[in-house]
Amino acid sequence: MIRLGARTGYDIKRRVEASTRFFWSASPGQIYPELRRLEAHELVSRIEDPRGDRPRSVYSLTAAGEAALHEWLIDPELAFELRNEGLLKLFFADALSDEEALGIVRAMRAQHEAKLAEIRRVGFVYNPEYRFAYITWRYGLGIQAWIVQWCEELERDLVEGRVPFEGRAHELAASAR
Amino acid sequence: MIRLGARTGYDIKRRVEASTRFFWSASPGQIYPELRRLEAHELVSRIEDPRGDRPRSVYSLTAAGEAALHEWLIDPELAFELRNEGLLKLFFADALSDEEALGIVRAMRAQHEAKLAEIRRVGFVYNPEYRFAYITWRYGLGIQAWIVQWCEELERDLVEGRVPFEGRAHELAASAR
DNA sequence: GAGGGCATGTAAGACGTTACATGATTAT
DNA sequence: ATAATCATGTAACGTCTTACATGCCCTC
Repeated sequence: MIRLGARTGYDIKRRVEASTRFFWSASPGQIYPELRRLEAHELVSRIEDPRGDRPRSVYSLTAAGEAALHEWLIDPELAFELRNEGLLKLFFADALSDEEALGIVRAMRAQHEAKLAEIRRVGFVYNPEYRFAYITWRYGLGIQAWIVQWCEELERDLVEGRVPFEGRAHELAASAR
Repeated sequence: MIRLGARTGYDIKRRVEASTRFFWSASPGQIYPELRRLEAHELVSRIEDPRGDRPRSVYSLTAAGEAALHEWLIDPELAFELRNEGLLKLFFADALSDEEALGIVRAMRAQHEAKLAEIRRVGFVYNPEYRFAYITWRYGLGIQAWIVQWCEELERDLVEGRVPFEGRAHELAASAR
């Protein structure tokens, strides 16, 4: 984020809120101490620029920091973690009545519709300088929409008493992309 | 998991590995202490059933535990957390050469192809008693396949020098479901 | 009867979040 | 002038993972 122009911890926080938070969030309690650690390793440099009595630190990337960023970016190791409580509840929904189970699916759909609306709201102006930020934004739209449609389809099957997903092959869908 | 027949901590661990881990994982260091906490709250009961010198605890749900499970299942609050390092790197990929950026997308695709293969491997036999476990398994197949296809499309656009996703509307795709 | 994998945990510590404190700046 | 919001952090706590310890059981 510093490389993209963020100068302070708060600045980083705001940019995260408007972009990566949908797939990688960060809280103030993470950001500020991490900046100090990066400084200790000389990957960023810090300049004090207080506002009145209030201390304030402005950061910039060092050459070593730029190199470390590049190393990280080209490292093919990719962490992936997911905690989806909706799916977890759905997994155990055989213990519920049909109506209660349907309630879980509806709650899931509402959640992902809200995410979709949020992603649209933060929006994105296409800028050829930042193609990839736009690409990840499109990913967010696409996957949330897929999930919403999946929920809708499941709701229909449950309401109409069909065996869910029978005879369809989502996982093979070459669909109109 | 106890309600579905798991009797020991290890048993829970094995079942998680074969099912919910794709959207909600759990490590031994979580499972064992949590069982003790549940016992302290009288939501499960514990019977000691050692194997030789080795202590061993067998658990079952109490009536209060069953009620608490039901309460949780019908509560519409659904936690959702995601950490996707591939997307995070892609977000910053404007700092890379075209070839390096493409490397990220390929690594992402490989990761999700591996997940897809794993989900297929653990497999699932449809059982009308456990419809919803099957439904979440189908979700896993479907979403991983969507991601793989998204990566493939992005790779094509990048290789052929097109503006990614131009003129297409994933997020609206009514596609062949 | 020895080796390897299965089973049952524990300890330590990394990681992240929530809640709070407080000063500066802006709006009314 | 006062209130609201922006900005800059810190402290405390909860959660989760990794690594380890160790005994049992099965196979050869």
